Amino acid sequence: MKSFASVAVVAPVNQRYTYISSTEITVGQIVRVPFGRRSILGVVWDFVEALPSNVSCIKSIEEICAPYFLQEPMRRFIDWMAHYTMIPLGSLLRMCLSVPTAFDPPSKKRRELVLSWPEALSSFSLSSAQQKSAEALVSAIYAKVFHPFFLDGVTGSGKTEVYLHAAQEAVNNGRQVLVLLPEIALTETVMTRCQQHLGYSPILWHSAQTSAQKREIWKNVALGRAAIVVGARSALFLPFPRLGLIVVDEEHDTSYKQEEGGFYNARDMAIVRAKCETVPVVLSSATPSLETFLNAQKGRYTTLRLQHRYQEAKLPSITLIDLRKEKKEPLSYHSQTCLSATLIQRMRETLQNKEQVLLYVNRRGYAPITLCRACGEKIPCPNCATYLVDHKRRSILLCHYCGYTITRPHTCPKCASEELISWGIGAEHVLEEVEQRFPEVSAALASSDALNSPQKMRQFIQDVQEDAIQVVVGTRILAKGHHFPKITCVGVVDADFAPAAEDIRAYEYAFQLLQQVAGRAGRADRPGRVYMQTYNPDQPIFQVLNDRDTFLHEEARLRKAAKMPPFTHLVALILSGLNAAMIEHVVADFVRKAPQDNTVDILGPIPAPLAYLKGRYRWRILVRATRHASLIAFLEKWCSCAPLPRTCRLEIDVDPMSFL
DNA sequence: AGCACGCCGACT
DNA sequence: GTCGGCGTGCTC
Repeated sequence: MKSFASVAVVAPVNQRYTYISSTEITVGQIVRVPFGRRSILGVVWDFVEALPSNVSCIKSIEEICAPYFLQEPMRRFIDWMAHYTMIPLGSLLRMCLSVPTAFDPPSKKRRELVLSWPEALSSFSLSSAQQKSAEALVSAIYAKVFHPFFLDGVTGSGKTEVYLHAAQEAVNNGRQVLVLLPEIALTETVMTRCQQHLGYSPILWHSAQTSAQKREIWKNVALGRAAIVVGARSALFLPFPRLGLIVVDEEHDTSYKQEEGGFYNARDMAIVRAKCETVPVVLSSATPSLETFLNAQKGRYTTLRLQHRYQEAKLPSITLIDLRKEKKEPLSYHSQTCLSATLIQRMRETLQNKEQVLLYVNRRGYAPITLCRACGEKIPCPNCATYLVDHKRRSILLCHYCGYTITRPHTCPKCASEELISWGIGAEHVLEEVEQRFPEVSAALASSDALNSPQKMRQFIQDVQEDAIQVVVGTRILAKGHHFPKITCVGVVDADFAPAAEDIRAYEYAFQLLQQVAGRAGRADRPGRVYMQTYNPDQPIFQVLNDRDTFLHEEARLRKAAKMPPFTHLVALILSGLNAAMIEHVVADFVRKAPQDNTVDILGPIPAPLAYLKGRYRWRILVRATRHASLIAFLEKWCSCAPLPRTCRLEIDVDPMSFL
């Protein structure tokens, strides 16, 4: 009996297409197939005995891209993820085969990378707590079982060494290791330590690499020649044939949530992948997400605890500076300042001791708003319902949502007055104040726009370590991972960024951030001090900054009472269109056609907090249920019984984290 | 995604 | 008259 190949194709469709093959092929084979008028990549998913009834013509597989396969665990993972996230199968497949040139015939001009599997990786010594944790991982690696671990330890307690030790065992046992990091900026540290401890340079995978680099790495991964891959979330879609361990470092980090071209959380999907591959997975964090914390509490994840800071370093002390009592120190008549007298004094003492200072600021740029004092105009983004952010050093105003840029004006675009002022405080402003108050020290900015390449990051880290920089003014990018042993004084310029009421995780994020920033101070033998400037020192969050578990238990209680995740499941629907009136009407009609189901709540529709973004008018609907599966079934039914016009875009955000 | 088809507005 | 805008539909 003749059988047909059921092929998943790289096109945004949620179905497979049936082809015939003239030569012998196997399931999992990567192939090129005719699709409409063109030729695209696909993967043989299955063989079927009969053609689907509605298929009139059948085409033949054009080419087999030997020797590349997506193995069965990977295909199961993709199927599962497509269903869970409601991302079309073909869109997911595109993420897995994002290296189209890898399947072209090799050309002589193209340089090929052929990695060889490392000889036995060198071992290194661990503390007894590290040893115990590493052994638990190693035995799960040898047992080849799915086993989630929560690696719990403060910054500097040596979590990286624990998972590198496990990675070493996996590699020596012939198995590949995937280490996921929330952003490229962190790869530097992990690379260095892997080199230092194991004498091995892991393979890097991230969006900043060239397509030629990616192509060569992809092939080496697929052929089982790459041993340890360190990468950003997209590395989750690499076709490892012999995976032995997955690590998700800084698991709480919101950068794991992909929110463009399909919504998914790489941390959650890493757990699913580990399950499909039947390998252990390690979630590492000092400030776990509530989800991970509760999973560990319930025993679904095994907790590996590293109690003490490596080399007996002490945890920093945290002092609140009450800005109601202590006004910020005026610098000159009429200028907005950021630093209180106490913080300035502590900075001075630290610098006199030849130690370093970190000032944490929550905002990039110089000022979030440019205001005209003559007419009251705040310069807006023409494409989004936001204001342009003043980036004084680059002489531009920039929209942080769509990238819209204008040169920094000297007169008001509305009334032409010259009375423009920068309103509010960003990192550049704090840097400027530091430079004025401490002209004798070298201060530097560490923000995602200032350190936008691994080279700049490396240079910056080196400058701080060699004392070429004494004061660092940093944004979020600095709140994680880096070792700066001489930073002993950390100032949080504005610790009042917590209560954004519309975000259910606002407190969790604020807590994590304050903890992570505090974790920068006082490593090695130097005690650290953290100063947080606040107008609300009575905020409960400040009372539990030294007691993470109490904070998380309280947060869990509040979430449960509010019927919010992780006690329920949410899906956000974002409907957008170019025409405001049209989209409002379409949304109303769509909600009216929602199927009846009393296990599901529909919250909204409401105009999105960013009601106008990148030229589109946006509405939000939240759908909530106690079971994820019933939510997906409900949504599939809804979308099929209430078709939307193509001019209206529907984005489905399963397990939303941002509510904008 | 791409690519074609089809139906309306403003041009050589 | 037709060139080209984009809304719609389809790809085994």
